[in-house]
Amino acid sequence: MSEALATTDLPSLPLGPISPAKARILAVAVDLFYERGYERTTVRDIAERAGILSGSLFHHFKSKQEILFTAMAATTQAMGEAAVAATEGVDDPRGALRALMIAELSAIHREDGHAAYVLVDEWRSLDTEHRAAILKLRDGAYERAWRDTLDALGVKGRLRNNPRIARQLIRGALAWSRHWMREDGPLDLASLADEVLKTFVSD
Amino acid sequence: MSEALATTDLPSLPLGPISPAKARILAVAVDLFYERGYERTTVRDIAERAGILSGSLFHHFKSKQEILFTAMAATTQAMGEAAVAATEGVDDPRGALRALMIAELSAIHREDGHAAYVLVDEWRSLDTEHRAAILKLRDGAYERAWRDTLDALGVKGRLRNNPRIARQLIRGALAWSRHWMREDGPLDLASLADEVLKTFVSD
DNA sequence: TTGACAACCAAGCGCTTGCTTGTTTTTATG
DNA sequence: CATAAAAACAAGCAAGCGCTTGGTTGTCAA
Repeated sequence: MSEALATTDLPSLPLGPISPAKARILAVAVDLFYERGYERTTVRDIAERAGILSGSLFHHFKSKQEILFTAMAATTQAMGEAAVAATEGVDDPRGALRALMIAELSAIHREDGHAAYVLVDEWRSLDTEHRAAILKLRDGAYERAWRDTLDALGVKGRLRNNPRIARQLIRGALAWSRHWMREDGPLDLASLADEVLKTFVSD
Repeated sequence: MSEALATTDLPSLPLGPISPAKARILAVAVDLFYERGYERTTVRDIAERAGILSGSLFHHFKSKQEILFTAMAATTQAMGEAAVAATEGVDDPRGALRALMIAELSAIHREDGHAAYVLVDEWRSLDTEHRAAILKLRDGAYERAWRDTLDALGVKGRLRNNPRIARQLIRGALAWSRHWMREDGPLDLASLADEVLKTFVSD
C-alpha cells in the first residue's frame, strides 16, 4: 500500500481534508492502478481490497475519476514538498540537482507505494480538466525547484544543454528507469543519479 | 492513419500475411489507441472508422487483443528494419548512433501515424504472452543495432556511461520527447539527436 | 454460368461496468 | 442513554462491452 496515502493525518489538499477511510481507499486504488491500470481496475476491485462494498466507495468519492484525481493531486503535492525539502540548505547547484534526482527516483521506486508511477503511467486516464489542475500544482513547487537548479547550473556554464532541454532529457531518462531498474540489481538510486549527473553536468 | 500499416503490400510477419483490409483496420485501430488508449477504444469505434460493422472485425482478427498485438508486431518489425537500414554503410559509431536516434525519433514523431507511440504507451495493455513475442522480435534487430553501436563507442572510450546504462538513459530521454516536443517548435528531430549526442558522447 | 470462398451485415447474447437508491449499522457527542 | 451524523450494506439499474451466430453480398477462377 502507498505509505504517503495510508498515513492518518495528511496535509489538507486544495480539495479538502483526507480522512483515514479516504486515505485507505486511495492507497489500495493506487496499488491497483499500478498493477492493472486505471481502466482495468473496477470499483469493485478497489472496494474489495479496502474491505467494503463497491457502493460504499461513493460515499467518499463522487466518481472513480475523482479517486484517480485525488490520488494524483496528493502525490504531486508530496513530491513537490519532497523536492523543496531536498534542495533546502544545499548551496551548490550540482548538489541540488543530485538531490532532486534522488528525490524523483525515490518517488518512482519506493517499495511501499507506486503513486509516482501511476502519476506518469495513468496520466492519459485523467480527464482534461483535472490534468490542468495537477499541472498547475506541479508547476508551483516541483518544476520550480528543477528550473531554478538547472538555470543556476546553466549560468555557470556547467550544463551541456540548454536548461529547458536538459530538464526534459533528464526527466525522461529518470522516468524510464521504472522499466529496467531492479531493486536487487547492481545499481542503486544514488548511483544512477551520479551516472546522469556526470553525463549532463560538465567539469 | 498510420502509413506503415496502410500500404497495401506489407512484408509478411511471423503471423502471416496482412491483407489490405487487415492493414486498414490496423491503421485506424492504432490511431484510436493513440487518441483514447486501448481500453477506452471499443471494437465498435474501430469498425466505424474502418467503414464496417463491429462484428465484421472478427472475420479478420479473432480478438481485440490480436489487433493490438498484430499492430505492435508490425511496428516492431518496421522499426527494426529502419534501424538496420539507418546504420548500414555508416562506419563511425558516432554517426551510427546519430542515425539510430533520428530513426527512433522519426518513428515516435511521424505525422502520419502513431504506431511507435502506441507501442510504448499501450505496452501494459498487451497480454503477457504477447509481450514476450514482441520483445523477442525487438531484440533480434532493433536492440541489436543499438547494442552494437553503443558497444563500439564504449570500447573507444567515448561514452560517459556504461553502454547498457547509456542505452536505457537515451531511450528514456528520447521516448519522453513525445510529451514535450512540438512539430512546430524550435527544435527539430536532428537537432534533438545532436543535443543528446553531445551529452552522452565525449570528444 | 457456376461453385467456392472471403467479406460483410443484422441482430443480439451474456456479462461487466460505474453508479444509484433505500435501508441499516456504527460512531461520536451532549 | 438519546440523538444525529457518518459509514457501510443490499440490491439492482441502465448502458456499454467483446464477441457470436446465421444469413447475404461480392469476387473471381474454372
